[in-house]
Amino acid sequence: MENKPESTATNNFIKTIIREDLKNNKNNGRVHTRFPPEPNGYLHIGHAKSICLNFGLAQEFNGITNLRFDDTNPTKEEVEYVDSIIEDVKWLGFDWDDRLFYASDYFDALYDYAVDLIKKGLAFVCEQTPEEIRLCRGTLTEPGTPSPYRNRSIEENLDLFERMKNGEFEDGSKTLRAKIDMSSPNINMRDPVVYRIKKAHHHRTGDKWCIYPMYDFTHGLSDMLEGITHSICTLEFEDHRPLYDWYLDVLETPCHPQQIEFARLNITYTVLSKRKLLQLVQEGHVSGWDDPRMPTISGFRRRGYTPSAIRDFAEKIGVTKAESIVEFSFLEYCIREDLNKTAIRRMAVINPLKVTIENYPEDMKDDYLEAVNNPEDASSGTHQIRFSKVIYIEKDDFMENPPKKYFRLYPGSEVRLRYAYFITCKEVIKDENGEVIELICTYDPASRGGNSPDGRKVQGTIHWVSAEFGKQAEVRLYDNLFLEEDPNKVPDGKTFLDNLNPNSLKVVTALVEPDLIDAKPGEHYQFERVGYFVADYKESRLGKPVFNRTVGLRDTWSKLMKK
RNA sequence: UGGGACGUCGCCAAGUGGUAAGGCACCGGAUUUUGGUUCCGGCAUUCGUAGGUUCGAUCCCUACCGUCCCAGCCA
Repeated sequence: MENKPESTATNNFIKTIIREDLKNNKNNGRVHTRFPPEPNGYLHIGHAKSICLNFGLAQEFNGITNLRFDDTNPTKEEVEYVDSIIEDVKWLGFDWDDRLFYASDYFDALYDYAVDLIKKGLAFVCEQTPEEIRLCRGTLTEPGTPSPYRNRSIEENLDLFERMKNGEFEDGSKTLRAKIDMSSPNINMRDPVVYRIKKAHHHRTGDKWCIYPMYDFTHGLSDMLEGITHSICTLEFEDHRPLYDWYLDVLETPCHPQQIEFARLNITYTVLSKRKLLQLVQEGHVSGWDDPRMPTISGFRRRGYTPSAIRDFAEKIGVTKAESIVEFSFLEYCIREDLNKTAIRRMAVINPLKVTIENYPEDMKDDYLEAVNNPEDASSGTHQIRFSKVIYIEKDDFMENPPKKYFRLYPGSEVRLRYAYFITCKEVIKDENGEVIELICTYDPASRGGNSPDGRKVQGTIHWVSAEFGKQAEVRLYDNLFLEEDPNKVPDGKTFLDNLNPNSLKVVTALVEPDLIDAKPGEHYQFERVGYFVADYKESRLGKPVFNRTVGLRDTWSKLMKK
């Protein structure tokens, strides 16, 4: 057995359980997990935590993981979601080999198990209406009352259940219910529904079935059928574990997977409920499930997050049973850490201010300067940037009346243009509204490349793009979708939608280095001193790029200014 | 007020009877042609509260407080 260094292998309570199981040779030393999404929406970052957990655990303990769609409710599930889920899990970097399953694969087996339940006298066909069932279930403090159909004969139940399957009854008119304990303090044990009638078209089984099994019945048996050893789910299923166990126990199945619950992920400034995400999509508050502001895996992908950053995040936040809210900035830290090492650097001016260098020769040609592609990665090489008499700099990099410690350009100050020359601000030109529209500067030809032979120092280095050779590109500046740390915390009469950030997307035309015009969709860049950007997978085209801001660079200066 | 769970630094999180890891954030300082990166240093006498057991408790016991989940023919 390998000893992983403590630094990379963090511990958690599930690993402790698995190690103990392995020590006792439980399951003959096998570790077999599964990721069981319901295809009723796109996967989000909370699912990513679960995916990394399930696949990661198997990897660490020499096991395997199945991908299984929990598709027992045909009225909510669609193939579009199946396809997106497969794509997203793959993109995250996980592989299930040939073990792609669907709970619907087991409908025949499940039906047989239900018949067994009836034969054992442990299930009955109930004819109560949904309302009657609810009324008879009791409350949190009062026991329920048994269904009047509870004591039908096994023969009658068998007959009725078969006729349910054959489509003889209307939706909602009958159910198959387990016969457990109507006075259990655990409401899940009060004769739960096992099968319901739904004359609905299923995305895989078509019209073969008009009865569909419920989650509790399906899940444990599916786990068992696949030989799952550790069935990991979220905390809200803790109350269901007795029922999970009950089905497997009374049906005397050949194996009995262990359900283990962990706390689901919460992140500040975002919602992670499929219902709410669906609402954002359907009501058009975002452009779709993969809108770069969405906390979906496909949204993060378009935003420019990488699989490794998301996996790293999942590892770093850990796994516990304590509910917690992770700061969104923690995720940002993870993507910056990744992109810092890998992203190619380029200069781009997001908010341009014209600068004319008055002493730069009109007829200067081919003034190529060398710039490194990534200071963190020598193997990425260098590229050439062409200088010109008129350039653009960032508006933020000039102030007419600067505060103390402002290192950038102001009247009379000298700064370095990255990889180019020292320039000094000589004159400020304003429009009729007093807005600064142009700067007249001089440059020091001796400082070519960014250093002056006389050893003169400048405090600031700013980025620039040539007016003559730079290109225009659409840049989408994204910000949090919600203004509140907890978007769900709202006054009476308001909803989480009232916390939507009206400025979560700002589209600008930026000036970028010429080679960026042919950025390939999905390519990551650091726009120096600005942030990390990705050429949009969906809408960026060669020759007409669209860049999405993944995350800004850490900005100590603006933080200082806010104080 | 039935049942199930959880409470360790601003945020995440190890530790589970021998006297509080780590990461993020934050605060200093160094390096820097990105006010980026990197580096170095600081950052819980205290583990929801109160009792008890013990030579010794975050870890065991009791009570209390707080938070979350459960009354879908959803998952």
